[in-house]
Amino acid sequence: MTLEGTPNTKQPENEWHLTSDRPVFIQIMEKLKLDIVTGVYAPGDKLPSVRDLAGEAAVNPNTMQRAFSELEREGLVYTQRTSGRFITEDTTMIDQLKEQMALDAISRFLKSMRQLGFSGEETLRLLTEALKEEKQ
Amino acid sequence: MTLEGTPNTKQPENEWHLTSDRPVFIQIMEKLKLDIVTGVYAPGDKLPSVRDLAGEAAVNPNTMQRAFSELEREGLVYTQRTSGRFITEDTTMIDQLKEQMALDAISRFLKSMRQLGFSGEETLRLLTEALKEEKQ
DNA sequence: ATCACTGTATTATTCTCTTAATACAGTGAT
DNA sequence: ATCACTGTATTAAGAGAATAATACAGTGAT
Repeated sequence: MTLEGTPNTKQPENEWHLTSDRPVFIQIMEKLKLDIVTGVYAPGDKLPSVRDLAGEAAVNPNTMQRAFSELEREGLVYTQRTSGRFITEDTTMIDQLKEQMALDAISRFLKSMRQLGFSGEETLRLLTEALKEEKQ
Repeated sequence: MTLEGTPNTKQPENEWHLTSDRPVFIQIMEKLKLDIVTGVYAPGDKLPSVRDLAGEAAVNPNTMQRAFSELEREGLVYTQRTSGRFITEDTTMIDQLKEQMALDAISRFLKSMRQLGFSGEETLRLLTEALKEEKQ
């Protein structure tokens, strides 16, 4: 058989992990925001084109376009009509976004645990335990 | 005017908090699971009817029915065809679910924080700080 | 037997997201 | 000027979720 053994068509490492349980354009926005606040894209960087990114994410260009439009509405990227899209150079905004995302994660977590009936102290203890577990 | 002043039609305190960003039947399942693991509904309890709960949640009966069906598929509730639905009496299953939900919350949290670039130790420190902040 | 209550099933309609296939206008290098 | 590249806009189609309006069958109290 011709297709036995190690596949020769190596996928271009799709890191998008898109699922169908939430709107795709939202998931794309989240991924891009993460890439911005973690420095994968630096302030002022040119982003790949809509078509390129859509291809990489295996998504319709319209969907990628929508994600971009929303990000632009939030001020994280700006457009030069015919030359491309760029990451904002407002580093303060980026730092604030990162802090906000961390605070949101923390408060979502505390809310979840409290809904389950765990106090702040218990939650802290459980998290500490989980981290210890990991190290083994 | 007849409708001035304090509204006389007091809403029955809707605790469902349903949003449109995710399928409603999923959110209903989450809410019911929470009510089960936290003892709002005890093992063996009879649940309100599909129509009643649908009314309370301001949702179509079909949607509530779907949420129930899924919960039943997972074994958390069982049906007596014409007399109603009941919470499972398998307390082990309920306890396991609660533990699993806590572990999931913890691992989601750690994943989020690590994606933002925070180590386990940093995350622990930030959570501790957040809890201190709250007490004031 | 009647009646009100259960869960369940069916059909049609609406809405949002997604895909698809194009088209257009501006830019910059050749 | 030409050509490949940008973002953008439009129209059509499909899938999934949700609503709406019914209908049916079994149960249990009256």
